[in-house]
Amino acid sequence: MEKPSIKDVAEKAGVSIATVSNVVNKKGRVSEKMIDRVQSIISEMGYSPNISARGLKQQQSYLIGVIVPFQQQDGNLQDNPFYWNLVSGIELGARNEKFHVILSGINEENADALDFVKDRHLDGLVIVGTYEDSPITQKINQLNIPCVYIDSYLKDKNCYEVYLDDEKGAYEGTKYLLNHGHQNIAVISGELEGGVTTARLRGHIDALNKNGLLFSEENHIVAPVSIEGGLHTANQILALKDISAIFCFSDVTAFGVMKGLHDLGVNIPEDLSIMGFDDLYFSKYLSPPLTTISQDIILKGKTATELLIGQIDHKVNIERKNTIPIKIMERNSIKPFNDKLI
Amino acid sequence: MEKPSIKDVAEKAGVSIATVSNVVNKKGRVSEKMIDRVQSIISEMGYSPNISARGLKQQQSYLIGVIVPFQQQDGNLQDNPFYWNLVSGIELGARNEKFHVILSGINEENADALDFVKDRHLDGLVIVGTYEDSPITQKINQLNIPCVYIDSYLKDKNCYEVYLDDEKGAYEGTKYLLNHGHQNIAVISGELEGGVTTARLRGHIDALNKNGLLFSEENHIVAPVSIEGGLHTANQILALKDISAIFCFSDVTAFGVMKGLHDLGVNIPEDLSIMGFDDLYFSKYLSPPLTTISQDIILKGKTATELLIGQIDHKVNIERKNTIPIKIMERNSIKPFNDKLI
DNA sequence: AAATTATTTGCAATCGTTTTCATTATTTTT
DNA sequence: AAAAATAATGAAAACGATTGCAAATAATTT
Repeated sequence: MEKPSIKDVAEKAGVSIATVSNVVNKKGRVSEKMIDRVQSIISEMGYSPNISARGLKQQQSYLIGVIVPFQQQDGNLQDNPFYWNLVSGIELGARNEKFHVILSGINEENADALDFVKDRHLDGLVIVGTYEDSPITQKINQLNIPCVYIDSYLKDKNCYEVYLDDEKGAYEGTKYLLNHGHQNIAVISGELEGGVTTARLRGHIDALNKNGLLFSEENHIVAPVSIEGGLHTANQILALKDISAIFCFSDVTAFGVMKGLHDLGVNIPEDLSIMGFDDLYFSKYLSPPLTTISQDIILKGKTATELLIGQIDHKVNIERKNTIPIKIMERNSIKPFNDKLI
Repeated sequence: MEKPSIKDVAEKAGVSIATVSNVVNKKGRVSEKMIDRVQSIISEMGYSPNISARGLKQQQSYLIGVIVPFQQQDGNLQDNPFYWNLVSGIELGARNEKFHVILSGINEENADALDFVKDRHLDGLVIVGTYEDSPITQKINQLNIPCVYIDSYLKDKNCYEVYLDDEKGAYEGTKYLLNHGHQNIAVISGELEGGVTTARLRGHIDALNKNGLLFSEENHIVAPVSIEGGLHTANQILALKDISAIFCFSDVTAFGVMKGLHDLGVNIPEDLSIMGFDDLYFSKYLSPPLTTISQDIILKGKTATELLIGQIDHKVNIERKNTIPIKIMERNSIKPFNDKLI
């Protein structure tokens, strides 16, 4: 039994397809009687509109695209559990508004894969973790459709963005370390090309300066944002003299650092204190449980979708830049230094 | 500048739209000269077909749905990094075949959310981790469209499935423990409702029996598949007498078990050996690195998409049941017991 | 009751493709 | 060189909705 079309419904109800369409979309003027009659036939036949046809006519799809970085390493995808929650949040937000989500992994090289956005008439895009002038950003600008960027720190004041309060997070994290007597802090960050790292570094330096201290590049290690990345810094960290604490700008890196240090016989937090950033699922189960800056990833995703759908529906007064608050998750990877207690 | 339609291309090339269509789809008979001419105008104008229009005509959407379990706990989504890779694999497989993926989280209670499958005329569905007679399965059966189930172990011999070789994995894992002298093994598994757990248990028991040993329910602990789930079994494990090894049917649980045991002062693998299952991203970075049964999650996702698209395209001779091979990742969480070496 | 107005309903064009089949152009055969 | 066979192209009809506007019907006013 084929799925009935609007024509089938119209015939059975003895009315025109225009009327059925009006009933379905609650548009135009249709009498109560007619609405009831058509409505009951619709549910009897199990009719629902063909979205391809509607999309063709209306040039809209009620579909939003989610573009996530999609890095391949030796033929395998890079595993970043962070994104799963984000996408879940986006999906949740979309579903509440009768939109659906098309997922598209993409990388810097094949920005052409974005052509599907036009072909499918996507209504909007959520883009995760790109940066100013990246090939992806450029391609997306040409598309000229509603967009919301997550964690991208673009300079364009008009584009919609949602990001964590990275600067404040790093500021508070650093302050927390300072309050626990740590004056000499190593920083492990990702590459500076992304705005996220820059913002976190700014917050860190600011906190240092406000407390009469100077940031020293010598204590700054740049490493890939991954467990391996952290792991490989262990020796460099030990070579740093006088540091009493490490501020890892991501939990995934902190995981690696802790593992590397542990294998070298360093005790945490007795020998060295560690602060993380992100509060991933496993962070509270590390040994010791990692003190870190937490963010509500689901909220981040949901907020992005709301902003996007707001744009699509031409709502006014939507904030262009949205910040998700941070919170320090105090656990056991930091111990007071030099008897200088809180 | 609007996106050009096939008509625009046809006009500029001075040919009919039928010809352009034939060129685009490599159908019908078109002369070489014509192909070149049209092709170059297509790329000059940046034409690509409108998928809604094509879908309307062909009664296809070139869209596949991915249904993943979506469990909320205290208002938050359950975090299972496992799915991210799976979805990535599915997306990758789909993209290679000009399909796109619509993501839909769903839980047992709101199976009605599946109505979008009809409305969007999805061409097929990949369903992850459901089970026989679940509300989701029932709803999906009514939909009557091509489906592929992942990790679901349905009884229906006609439905398409892809799963890990769970039974063999558990068999080999157990044999490995046995070969290392462990005769008394505790098992931590998830609930038995899902076929995955049952299959793994079967493999385990089989290996035991083949070696003249009996499975004892006393050594079997059922716990939620999560870090917490594993963590909370630590005390129960210590209460078990005479065991020398633990076989965790998932790495995420093993993570929790290791953490719980570590906090109780148990040394791994000196006091107790541990075998995991899944080989998650972090498993090789645990302390000690976890010996576990690995699966190629991306391959699993890709295979599912291939099966699905095969069905959609009415290919024949597609295997109904597909098994992804396992491999033991030998690391350092298991040590020989009783001097009975390999 | 006729004229006016308000309310319902339906006609038909349109969106951008694919696809069948007729037509025209080209080549081959006689 | 005409006839037959083959190859290349195009005209037009779908596919299933939405929508502006005309037509029909009902309600109101004169």
